[in-house]
Amino acid sequence: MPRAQDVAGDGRTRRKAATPRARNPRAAADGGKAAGSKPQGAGPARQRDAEQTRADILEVASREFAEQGYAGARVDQIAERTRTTKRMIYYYFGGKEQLWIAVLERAYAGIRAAEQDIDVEHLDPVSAIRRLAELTFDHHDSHPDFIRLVSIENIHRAEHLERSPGFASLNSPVIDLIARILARGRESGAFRRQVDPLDLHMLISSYCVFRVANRYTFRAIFDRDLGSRDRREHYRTMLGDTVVAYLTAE
Amino acid sequence: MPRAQDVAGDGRTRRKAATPRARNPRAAADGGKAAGSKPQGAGPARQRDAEQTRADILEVASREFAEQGYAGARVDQIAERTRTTKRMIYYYFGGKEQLWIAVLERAYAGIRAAEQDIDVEHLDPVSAIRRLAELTFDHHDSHPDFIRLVSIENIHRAEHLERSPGFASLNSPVIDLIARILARGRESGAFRRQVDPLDLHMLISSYCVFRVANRYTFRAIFDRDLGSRDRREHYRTMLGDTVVAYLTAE
DNA sequence: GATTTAGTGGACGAACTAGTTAGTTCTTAC
DNA sequence: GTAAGAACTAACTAGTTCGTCCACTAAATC
Repeated sequence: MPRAQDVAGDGRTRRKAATPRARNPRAAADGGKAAGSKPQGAGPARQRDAEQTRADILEVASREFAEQGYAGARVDQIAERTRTTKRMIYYYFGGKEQLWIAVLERAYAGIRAAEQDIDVEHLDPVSAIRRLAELTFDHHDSHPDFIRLVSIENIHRAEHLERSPGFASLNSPVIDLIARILARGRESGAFRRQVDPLDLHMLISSYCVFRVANRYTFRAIFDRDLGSRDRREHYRTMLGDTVVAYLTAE
Repeated sequence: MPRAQDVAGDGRTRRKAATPRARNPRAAADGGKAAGSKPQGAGPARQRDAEQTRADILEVASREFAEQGYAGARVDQIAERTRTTKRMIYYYFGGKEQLWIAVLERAYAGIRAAEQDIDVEHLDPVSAIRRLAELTFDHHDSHPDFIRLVSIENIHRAEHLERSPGFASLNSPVIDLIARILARGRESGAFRRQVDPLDLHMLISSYCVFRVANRYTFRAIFDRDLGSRDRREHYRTMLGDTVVAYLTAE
């Protein structure tokens, strides 16, 4: 029972709350995402917008889950930071667990979209694979929350991802891209090793993910900040060197 | 207020509970660790043993935290799986957070101890670094709970590790070992690249950690089990190949 | 303009959870 | 043998947390 004040029947406070509440719809909603998701020119901004409310909840929930973990995140806290109420979370998502799944799906959809934009086929195999590694590096570097969500889901042994339909089937386009680069490289004689595309993807991912995900314990133990701006370029080059060395070695 | 039964003053139940409780001290305690931590020949097994109780709690707590995460783990659950009660957790550790720190410290002490046993100095630089990578690989492979604890602590941005004194100072012996191997390799001309020992350690760790920590989401998305016995040797060799290729490449 | 339906708000409650209280029993030092 | 203190226990408490109830309003439909 928080805020005895509000419950005590304080007329002024209550009336203020009951009033249509200085509706400032988008204000708290899209913090940063800016306009774009909805055709805003079409009439006066709606007071009720299911899609917008849903998106708002997802956005806030993503931050909160990434920050606190699944068990650590609080539904009340998420609701409070939304422009709507807790009731809406249950209305749109059903519960904490389904909200978490929706957050995961959104996060993976984001990375899939980014993968679509990769264009390295015009480069020679060695440059292409290095460029691909660097793009992966950059994406992970600028999306630490995604990495955190993945880490959290791994603690839960991916039970939610596994239960959610349509994940495995949606095979990532990068794997095909890597396969094509590797084939070209072998043909040209640049890559002297027979490598499985998925294994190479794992090699690249492990490096990029570790640098972001294990940054904190690494720093606590070895006193080195893997995420420092100064060393960013160094680690990016090192990744490219490693991948190229592995593929071109005897 | 659970178990109205017990509270209702059911004489039989209560008397049974009050009885010294078929003392079977070690039974629930060291599940698997077997004998070793205490000189068992010295007199009849004690009914009270502070060190043993403490160790028992730590053992159970480690499993529970690794399984559920920090926020997800329940003090009551930990207590229940111990041969003692919840009060003892607070008696010995002070609280959930301090228990977590103790669990972390114990886990890191374990890996430090393992690092002490590494002996590869008699090998030539290339073989030595490959062997070191393989030993790291094996250790991570057989201690998934340690990896989980580290992942969890990273979600919390290592705030506990940072607060716990005497972590950074205890510089890991592997780094020195790697430094010596790299120096030898450069002298002999086998390693043509100037590499920072800590960076190489990161390269090896990232691969080993990812394979264990991200196994679940990787499987859910790409339908490949990184932890499968069949592929273990393959991934171990691949790590060695990668590290050696990186160091020996132009 | 009336009716229906999608969307919303806020308070409530049952179950849970970290931590505590008040007391008992075993061990050891003398 | 016994007193002091360490080791231990069951039951309890205060506060939290997920989820729901019910009354209500804006928008869509007729």
